[in-house]
Amino acid sequence: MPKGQLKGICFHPSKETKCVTCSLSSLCLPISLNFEDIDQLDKIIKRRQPLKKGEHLFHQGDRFDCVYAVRSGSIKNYAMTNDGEEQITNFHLPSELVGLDGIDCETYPVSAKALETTTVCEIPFARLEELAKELPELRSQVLRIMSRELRDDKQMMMLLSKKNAEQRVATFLTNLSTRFKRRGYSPFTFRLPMSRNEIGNYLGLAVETVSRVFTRFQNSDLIAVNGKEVHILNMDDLSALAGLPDQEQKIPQEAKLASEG
Amino acid sequence: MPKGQLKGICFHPSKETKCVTCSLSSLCLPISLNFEDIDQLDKIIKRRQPLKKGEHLFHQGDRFDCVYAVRSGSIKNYAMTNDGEEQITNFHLPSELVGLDGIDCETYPVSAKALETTTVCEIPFARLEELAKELPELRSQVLRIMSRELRDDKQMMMLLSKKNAEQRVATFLTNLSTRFKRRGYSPFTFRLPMSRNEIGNYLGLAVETVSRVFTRFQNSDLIAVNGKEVHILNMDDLSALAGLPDQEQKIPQEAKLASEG
DNA sequence: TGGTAAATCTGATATGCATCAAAAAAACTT
DNA sequence: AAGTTTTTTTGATGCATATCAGATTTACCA
Repeated sequence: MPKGQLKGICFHPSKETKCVTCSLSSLCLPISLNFEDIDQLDKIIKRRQPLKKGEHLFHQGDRFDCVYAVRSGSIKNYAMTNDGEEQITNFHLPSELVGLDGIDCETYPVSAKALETTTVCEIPFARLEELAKELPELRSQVLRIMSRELRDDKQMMMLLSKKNAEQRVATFLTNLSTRFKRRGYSPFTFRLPMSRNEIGNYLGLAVETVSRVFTRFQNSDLIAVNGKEVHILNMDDLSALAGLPDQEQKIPQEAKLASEG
Repeated sequence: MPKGQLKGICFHPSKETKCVTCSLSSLCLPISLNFEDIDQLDKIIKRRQPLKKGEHLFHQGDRFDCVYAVRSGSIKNYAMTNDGEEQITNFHLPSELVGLDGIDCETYPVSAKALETTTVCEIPFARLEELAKELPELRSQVLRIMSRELRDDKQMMMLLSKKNAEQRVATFLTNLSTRFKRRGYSPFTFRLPMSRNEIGNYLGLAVETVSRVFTRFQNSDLIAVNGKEVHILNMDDLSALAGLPDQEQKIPQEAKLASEG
């Protein structure tokens, strides 16, 4: 539960939702801005009514004009493949920015849909660019966030290209765990905001495969699952599975040294 | 053959390699900068000795300090997976920027290696950020370039997640074709700078599969191949294969309309 | 120029996961 | 609370592509 927020009182958004008082500011755009600068940022940010589950933040093809920071809840990005199938390209948790891949387009290249009741901060991009003129820290922060997303995408490409089903699911779970932890939630016990179907779609696996891997992980006491509730019982083994392919258990430094020749 | 460049005369780099006279400037960082601004950009850019095939621009783990624009030749990005296997995450052609995914890191997250004799422009990132302070157009150009890379990455994720071997190779070839075309080369006849092995690695396929698909494409007169030389004989069909999965041939506008409900 | 190594291609076999089918459980609806 | 739909799970089967093995071509180097 996001601390410091009074739920249900949405009529004084300016009071409830300033960046300065936001518990997420240390993970979000305002990092390393001073109070005055945060205040300026605050002025261009609009707080929107919460999205209900299934509602869209924007559709693929909509005119690009804003990026969004997730405040609570979660968002999925997805595109339609040419044969009309949905392809999920990202899940966004609180403090994460949505819509950055539309910057050099007329229109958003993917859709963004709420996985549950979700609140976001709307940041008109033109005004963000203006403000960035004045605030070097804000400028670098935007670059850093995009750079990090690039890195995450490469990781995802490696997952899709080289990892098997178990490694994919293990990676997915440990990754979520890490992100929850940074946001102040338990890294061991959390609720998946997405369906098995969506997990499979994202990981390049059939639903049935995801389900089977969940079952296998439970049988080996790696995790305990109850619907969307996940408990990680053995983080070490799960992380090992996520990182290391097939055989080869940690051959410590040798590999690194050998490759230098 | 890059026009306007005198090969072999590398002793007057300042003369040969100003952004203003560079044939790639309309695709690279200088887009939409005026002459004066380009001149300022020029001052912070260092031209390096050409890299020979196999030489590194930087290694995964090296301290991040510069981004690079490919001037001629080509670069591959790759990371080592935890079991010591190489995973290629990108190929870069002239005018493309290398190293952007290191911005928020101490160190480069991937290695960059020349696929052939390659010249690059070295752009110290700190100085680029300083200059960006003064030049709003440069600022947006960096954002646009990163945003485009984000979009390309999502496309790649979709390829790895949903497309079969033929679609992957077709996508790869048409994508290369497009990029060569934009750079003034023939979109129908070009030389692959990378090996079959590297293509397979990048596309998440075994070498043998890449080879077989090449053969099949030749048998269906989609392409003609001679070693690394590729001729695209039937661009329409190749593009169709790249874009459209399995069955369903182009159901024109209906899909778009139907999905609006 | 010949000789060796590396890359590419082709065929045979194996396998991990998708697909199909259907039951079980959970989530909505009235 | 009962009925309906949706999601999740489990099992049986098939297929695309990996893997293994070997031939062939190309590249490299003394």
